[in-house]
Amino acid sequence: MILLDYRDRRPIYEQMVEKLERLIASGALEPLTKMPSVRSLAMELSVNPNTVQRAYAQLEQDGYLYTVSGRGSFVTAESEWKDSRQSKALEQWTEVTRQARDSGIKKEELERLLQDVFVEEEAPDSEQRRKAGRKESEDD
Amino acid sequence: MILLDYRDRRPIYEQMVEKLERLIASGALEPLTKMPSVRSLAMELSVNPNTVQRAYAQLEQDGYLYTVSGRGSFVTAESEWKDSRQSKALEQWTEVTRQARDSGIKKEELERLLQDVFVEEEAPDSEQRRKAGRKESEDD
DNA sequence: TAAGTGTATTAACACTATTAATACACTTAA
DNA sequence: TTAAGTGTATTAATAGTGTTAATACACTTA
Repeated sequence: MILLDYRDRRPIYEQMVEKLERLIASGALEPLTKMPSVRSLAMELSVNPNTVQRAYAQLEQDGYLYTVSGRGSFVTAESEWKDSRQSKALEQWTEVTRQARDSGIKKEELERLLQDVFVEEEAPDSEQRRKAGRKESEDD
Repeated sequence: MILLDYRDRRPIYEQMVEKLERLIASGALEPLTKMPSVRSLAMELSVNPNTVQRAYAQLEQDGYLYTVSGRGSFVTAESEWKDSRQSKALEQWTEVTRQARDSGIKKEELERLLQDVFVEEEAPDSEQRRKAGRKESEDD
């Protein structure tokens, strides 16, 4: 399902969250899909079940999974996590924008830069990848 | 010159950087002002000289101070640090804006929010404080 | 040359994060 | 009912990192 990079200095559970999050956000793992059990994925990756559990807990926290005790963990529908993802993004954006303002950057400069960032969007974004059913950078 | 808050969980040197940075950015410490020596400030605050040294090194890294070995550390002119501060702010802003875009937030929403943030600016900002020679939230 | 300055190196220490070991609780199906 | 599969909670071992301290060095000036 995923591959761990042992040269990556980040903790295992964090790698797992990132990779699984991408799989879900990209649509590679469709809603209602049953995730591997913590033990089976732990076995597959040769890590402790608690490590998988921690990754799953984080993903659940972020709304990407839901869990039924005794049954397993499942992928949630996009509508479940899209809102909270955007809320967090907005909050962070506002804070950073205030910092930029306080450093003396002019509003007009940010307005110009904003246009540029949204022109980049011509490149395939997660939404387009999802609809096309494609995926990228997800190993194995 | 500054006061440490021992209830603050952050490391001492980090508190010092923050407080001194404000003093400098607000203009309370004018350019060319000689900073206290690492030993004297360490004595005054009852911390190790290396802790002060670390704070000074950070401030120098960020362009707020410059040092002449054997002579002391001095406050730099605003022009010295303003650019790098804005560069960092812009870089961070661009990254966060991309994240917001990728989460599906529309350009128009960010444009609206941008106006709001710059309306807040009616409150006194560091630039205005500096010109008025006032200060705030700097203890002792 | 002495006193004051910043700097480099090393180590002690504490703290936190990460992972593991283990036992518990729930669900399902035989 | 029970066994096997599931997630969960608790505790601990461990490693790693960050922070601070001790100390010696190097430079500047009077």
